[in-house]
Parts: sequence; structure tokens; C-alpha cells
Amino acid sequence: MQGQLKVYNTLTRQKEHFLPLNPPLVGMYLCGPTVYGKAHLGHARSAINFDTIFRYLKHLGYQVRYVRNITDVGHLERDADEGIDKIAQQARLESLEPMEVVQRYTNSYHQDMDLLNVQPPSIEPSASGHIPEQITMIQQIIKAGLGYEAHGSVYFDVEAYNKAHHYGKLSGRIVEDLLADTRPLSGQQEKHNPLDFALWKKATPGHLMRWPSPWGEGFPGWHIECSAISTKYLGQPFDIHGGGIDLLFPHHECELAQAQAASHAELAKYWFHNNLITIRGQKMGKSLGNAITLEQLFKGRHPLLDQAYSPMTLRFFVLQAHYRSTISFSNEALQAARNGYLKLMNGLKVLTELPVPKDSGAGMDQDMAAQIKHSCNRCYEAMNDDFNTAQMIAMLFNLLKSINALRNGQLSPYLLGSTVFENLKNTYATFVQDILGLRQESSVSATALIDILLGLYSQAKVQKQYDQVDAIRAQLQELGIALQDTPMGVHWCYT
RNA sequence: GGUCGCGUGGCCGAGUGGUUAGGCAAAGGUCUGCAAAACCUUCUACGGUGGUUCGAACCCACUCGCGACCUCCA
Repeated sequence: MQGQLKVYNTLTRQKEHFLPLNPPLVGMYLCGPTVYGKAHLGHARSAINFDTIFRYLKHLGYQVRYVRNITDVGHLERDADEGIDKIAQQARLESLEPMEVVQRYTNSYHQDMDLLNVQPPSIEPSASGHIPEQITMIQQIIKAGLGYEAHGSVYFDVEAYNKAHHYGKLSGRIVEDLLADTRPLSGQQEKHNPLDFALWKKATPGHLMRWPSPWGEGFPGWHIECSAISTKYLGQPFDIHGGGIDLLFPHHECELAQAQAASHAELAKYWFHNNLITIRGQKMGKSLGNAITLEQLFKGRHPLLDQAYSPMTLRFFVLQAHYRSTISFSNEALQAARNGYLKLMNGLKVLTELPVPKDSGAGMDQDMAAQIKHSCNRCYEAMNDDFNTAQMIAMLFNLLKSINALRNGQLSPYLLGSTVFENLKNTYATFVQDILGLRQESSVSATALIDILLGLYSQAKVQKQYDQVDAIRAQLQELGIALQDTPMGVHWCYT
């Protein structure tokens, strides 16, 4: 539809035509959140960027199975010898069961995603629910001679793997360079090589999250869940693997190597990476302590925030930049995003109120019609060029000028003809709502509106304008609202 | 240190060898009982130096500044 989609593939470092392995089916995997804390702006960016990609692929007619995992086990907090995973750590602080922490933050994540109008993925598997699959994959890797056990833990043998494959081909690393630069970390004496990474970790006695395995009680390594889960639901290879650019190395590199080692096949055909949100020139990240959670943003409760910003403001803010560029966070930028978002939404409202012109046949403004048609097409061209939402939004603002001109009577719909008008209407509405995923955030409450009417009602009554009094009462009655004059004033109730 | 990326007007941010990106903010105008919105106009920038070219913000070299990954990270 509307030209051909080109996407930037991190694996090949260039834009390529998007050719799914089994069209019209598309398999897409995204590294989801680790649920040991509230989601922050970075989580939102990734989710919004890939949500938009998901929406656009569906719009193009693809049948997309979108898998986004929930990481609820096993990531080491710091050094391997501590053997404490993040979730267990947090659980102790809060005196909660680990799975209670997982549930709480999973719920919180889902709430945030709903507010951001991020569509739920097709499948949202948890790591803890796929321990057997992970163990099986580890066994395959061992069988292939690319993993080894040491004292109840299992490691991936990077050197052996690199003999037949290229460890580092995704992130552009060279094993020799990596080796030349490895820092000695404590607790790595079990490894044959500093580059080797854990597939399975033996649980220390105090470790809360643990599962039985052929190597004793333990928990899966950091990377194995994604390899096991993605291939389970999407096959191998599948079409698209996504995630934040900070996951590129080592996480995605390891995922790729594990899958390759276990099944002698590529993990994914296309790798997409969204860039980061920066603040004061620096990456916003949990470990840097400069992350703003979504809750803080929506409530305006953070020292860096001048005010609260709504979910749709954030969504627009994110999508006004290309997904592979960094975005600078600032109050000024958020404020600008809010105003831009409102302008776009008001255009949608205007559009629904405009009458569809009948074709008069004569008097069409060919130039104007051509211009609108051109802008409509360019919305598709922008999205087809590696999901360039920034450029697409610019086109929508161009269309918006015409839409507002139509409303003001500065431009007559008859000059456009019904075909162009319908094209304008459909394109604008489709891109704003279905693809950008923007929706109205109306804060107007019905009771507040009724109160205003009650004021006018009372005033009219005092002035003995009974026609108006009766009219207000009758019209509210039609809406199921009855007015009642009492000695205490005017009340209303549902009827 | 290794690898990679970025530096665009007051702010955010596309783009890329010759054509207005767009939004926000600001100024002027049209409209208007007031206000707002909308529309029109203005502000025409690409870190620095040198080179290639008829022509570079876009290519090349050097240089300055910033950042990301290499450890958990969206």
C-alpha cells in the first residue's frame, strides 16, 4: 500500500526494503520491562515507538504477532558473586514476596501503558513462566559445545562460538578488542574467558527466586529468556527484534549468539533500536538517578518538572522525533509538545464537523487539490522511510492549515471536490488516531457543565424569562436530567 | 583506552549536494463587542577551519565540544 516500506536494520547498518519472511504475517519481539520499579520516560519511549511501528505495520495490512516480555527473574544486581537479583533485593526492602513485587509493578506498567494509549502486545510472556524453555535452550547450547557448566552455573563459551560465527556482528564489536579491554571482575574465576556470560546461575542459599535445573537450584542468566521466549512464539528466524539502543550490547548480542548456538539459525531478520531520552545532555536512566517516572510526570511531582504533563503530551513529544534520534527532555519542549498535540486534536474535531461537499463538477481548485493530495501521500512516504513520524507529523500540520481554512470559510470544500476532501479527512484522522495513537484527553466533566446551565437557569428565572427557563429544563429532560426547584436552590437528578 | 554516534534559528526537532521541514515561543497583520481560536506575514539556522564542486548545512580532511556502549539499564 502506498509505496514500499524501508527500515533501518541495525544488523546491516543500512536501510532495507521490509520483506517479511512469511507475508502477510509479521513476527515482532520487543524487550519489555524488568518489573522491579515504576516505569520511567525511557520505558515509555520504547513502548510508544514500537507501538507506533506495530500500528503502522497493521495499517499496511500485515498480520502482526507482537511479543513483549516481562522480565521478572534473575538479573544480577551488581557483581556476580553477590548473587542477589534485583527483584529479590527490592522484595526484602519492602518485606514482600518477590512475585508480589512483580505483580505490583506489572500492574503499574500496564496502567501507564493504557494511559499512553499503547496497545497491548499479542502475547506478553513472563520470564518466570518460561523456565523450562530456557533450560532446554541452555541444554542445546551445551550440546553444541558452546556452553559449559562450572559449579552449578552454566556459561556461554564466546571464544568457541566466535570460531564459527561472529560474536559482535550486531553491535559491531570485535572479540579481540573486547578481550584486550576486559576488566577483571570478582566472581569470574568460574569462567573460562572474561567475555563468557552466564546462561544459568547457581542460587546462593539466601537467594529467593530459584528453580530446579539439571545443574542444581538456580536462576536463568540475563539474556536467555529473550532468546527462548521469542523463538517459542515467533519461530526462528522471525522478522523484527526491537529494543532500546542501550540493550544492543551485550544483551542483544548475547541473545543472537545464544539462539544461533542453540539452533544454527539467525534469531531475527531485522533489528530495530530506539534511541534514548536525554536530560541536560545526558542519558536519562535509572542507574544515573535522573530518571523521571511516568507517575511523576503525569502528576508533576519531580524537582525537574515545572508542571504536570499528560500522557498524550508525552506521546506526542516522543513521536515528534524520529525513533533513532535522541530527544532532549525539558519543560519548554514538553510545553511545546502539549500545544502541538492540542492543535492536532482540535483539527480532528474540526474535521468531523465539516460537511462533505457534493461534487459540483465545476470550479475545482486544481492546485489546492493537488497540494492536499501530495501532503496526504507524503504522510505515507514519511512512514515508509523508516517510520519517520517527525516528518509525518509535519505533513499533518500542513494538512491542518487547509482543514482550518475550510472551517473558517477561507477555503471552500467545493473547491476541493468530494474525493480530495474524503482523502484529506481519512488521511488526517487515520494518521492522528490509528497510527500516532493520539486520543482526546477531555477533562470536561458533565456535572460542571450542568452546573453552568443551572446558573443560567436560575438567572433566567430571576429575570422572569420563562421561555428560556422552560427551554433549558426541557432540553435537559431530554438528556435524562431533571431539574428540581427547592427552597434550598436548584437541584438536579437523573431521571 | 576500544567501538559507535551527535553538534541545525530563543526552545524541541526533520532533512540532506541546488527546491519553505514542522511544532513551540516572539513580533506585526486580518477577523472581532471583549476574549480566544484560526489564517497571513516576519524571524531563513545548520560547531570551527580548510578542501572537493558550477554550487555544501548536507561529501572529504582536520579540529573543538558533547554523548552512548564496553557493568544493570528502554
